[in-house]
Amino acid sequence: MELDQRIKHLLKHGNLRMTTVRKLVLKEFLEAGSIALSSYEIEKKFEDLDRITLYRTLKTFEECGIIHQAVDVSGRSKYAICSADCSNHNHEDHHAHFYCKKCERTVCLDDVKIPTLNLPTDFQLEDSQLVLSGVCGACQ
Amino acid sequence: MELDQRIKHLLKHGNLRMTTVRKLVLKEFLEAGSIALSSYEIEKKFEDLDRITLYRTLKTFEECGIIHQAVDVSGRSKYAICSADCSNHNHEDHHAHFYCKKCERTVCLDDVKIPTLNLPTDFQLEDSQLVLSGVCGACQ
DNA sequence: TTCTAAATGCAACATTGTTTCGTTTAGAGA
DNA sequence: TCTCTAAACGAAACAATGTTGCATTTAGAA
Repeated sequence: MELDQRIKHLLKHGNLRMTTVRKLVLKEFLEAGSIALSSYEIEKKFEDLDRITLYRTLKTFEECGIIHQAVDVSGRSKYAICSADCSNHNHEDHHAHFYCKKCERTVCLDDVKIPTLNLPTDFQLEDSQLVLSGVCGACQ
Repeated sequence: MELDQRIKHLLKHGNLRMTTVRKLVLKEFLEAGSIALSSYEIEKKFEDLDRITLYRTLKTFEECGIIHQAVDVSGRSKYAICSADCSNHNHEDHHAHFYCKKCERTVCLDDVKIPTLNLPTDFQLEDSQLVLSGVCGACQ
């Protein structure tokens, strides 16, 4: 599907209005693919993009199952486009993320699923995040 | 071993001076055991403990292998006392952490080791962090 | 006891994110 | 196509978390 079509489809599916900012931001995520983006990275790409609006856009996208958050070792949060299985308030992308200490990029390892582990019985598990870090292929 | 003895031993082992702040903070971690503490939690426990000094103390302890950082889903970082195997700049506690969404506590799951996973060959793995979240036993 | 490098405490700053509120705009309905 | 309203936006102010620079204090070696 063409980019503009995918953008339209995703926003419609999430019951979101087609605003300039949303189209702009969503395009970035679609183009980034499995690379997770921080708010700052998106912000500096578009000079006249309001910081606050951007934060709200990210939050909205996350709630609609369009993007998912990847906990970053550095503390700042990054986001990447979801797989098709995600929907409103129901993220299905239980894959690991890799953080490269050199280029500071976070990528989704879509094929590395988080294994199920035996927890002590009194813990009720809801989510799990696995962050691997080291040096990525491009930086070696 | 008694608490004061352990504090002395740990600081000596890390080549750190026995200062008031360090003894105070280390005592907190030893008493907390597998429960990870945030900077804020420690800060509010001691009214006249300087925020900046505390941050520096935490950093120093981490570098010396006395405490380790547990990436928190909420973004703020928490720390917990290391197992005996850790040493300067060489943390050996590759266990998962559990974050309770109700009480907002993070605990070390010392028995839940992070499994080794097959990464694409061009990734050079150095660290891994596994954060499980849900509701802990005490909150159910 | 003296002395110095290490540790502390304060001020100022940086980053990341939220809240409030007035203004603009998407898009549903006439 | 035009009107209208709820949704989205933009600006200011604030909050949480953490860092840097620098002058002062202190642990502990000599």
